[in-house]
Amino acid sequence: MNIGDASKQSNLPPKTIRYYEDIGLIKPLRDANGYRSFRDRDIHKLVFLARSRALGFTIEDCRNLLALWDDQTRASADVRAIAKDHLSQIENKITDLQAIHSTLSQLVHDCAGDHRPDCPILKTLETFPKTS
Amino acid sequence: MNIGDASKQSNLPPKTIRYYEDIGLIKPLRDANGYRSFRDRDIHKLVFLARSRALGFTIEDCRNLLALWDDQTRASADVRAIAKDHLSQIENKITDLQAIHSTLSQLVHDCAGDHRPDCPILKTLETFPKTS
DNA sequence: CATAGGGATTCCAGTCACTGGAGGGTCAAG
DNA sequence: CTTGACCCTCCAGTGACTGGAATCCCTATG
Repeated sequence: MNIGDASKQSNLPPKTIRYYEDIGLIKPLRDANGYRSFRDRDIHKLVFLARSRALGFTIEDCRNLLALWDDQTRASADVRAIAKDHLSQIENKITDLQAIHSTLSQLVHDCAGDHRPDCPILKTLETFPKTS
Repeated sequence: MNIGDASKQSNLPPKTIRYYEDIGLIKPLRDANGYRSFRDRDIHKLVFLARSRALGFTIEDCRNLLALWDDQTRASADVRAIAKDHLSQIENKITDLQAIHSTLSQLVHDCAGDHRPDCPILKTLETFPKTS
């Protein structure tokens, strides 16, 4: 299977697939003409990567998850640890964003948003207290 | 005021301050010895930048906000538009993260996390339906 | 006066995860 | 035989810094 079809199967752009080969996540074979030749296993890995990335795992997370996936004797606890760690990062990010959201929506609410120059948003940006 | 003090006042690392000068956000004077010399106005801008970045505005947003801040005749509506746009981006990001969070926490919940190789997380990463 | 330290300067390279583009080779259809 | 779709590699750019090297400046101490 050529890269175009692999792209369709995995829903990843060809550029990204080449990049994943570059950094050693996949190792497709090569045809005589130099074209990459993707086996089922490669496609499977690409799908796996697309899913994992869509869930926000970093490339290094993906590398570890793929290694565990390849290892039939892995303990599910190892996978779970990576996922839990990622989960708590997501929770932190959501908390941060919610704090930002509440500050900013208050500002937007307070701002008349008319033609006059008076603007509480800018005023606050000058004096907003330190975020720890 | 030298860059070290400006760094303390604004809570931004010196590297970042130099970077902000590079990309034209601030224009500190120079002393005879070549050291940057920060006036109150520069410090004020740095504080403004630190606040805005902490609220997740991009550098380009900050550039626009600073220009409005400099412009005493600006309309508050212009500032409000930038802030509202940013706000809706934040809302989207929170929604995305919450969806990811719910998927992933279900997976973590389903996973025994023991020494056995059976792992629903990896299984799902192979087959998780497309994210639109 | 030599020197040691702390701080300042510039410039180059690296981060993360791609993405765009140039310049060229390959293949199947008409 | 040409067209157009596909494939290849390599280089550079993104955003917002960050790290490090090599060098310079200032102050204080022996």
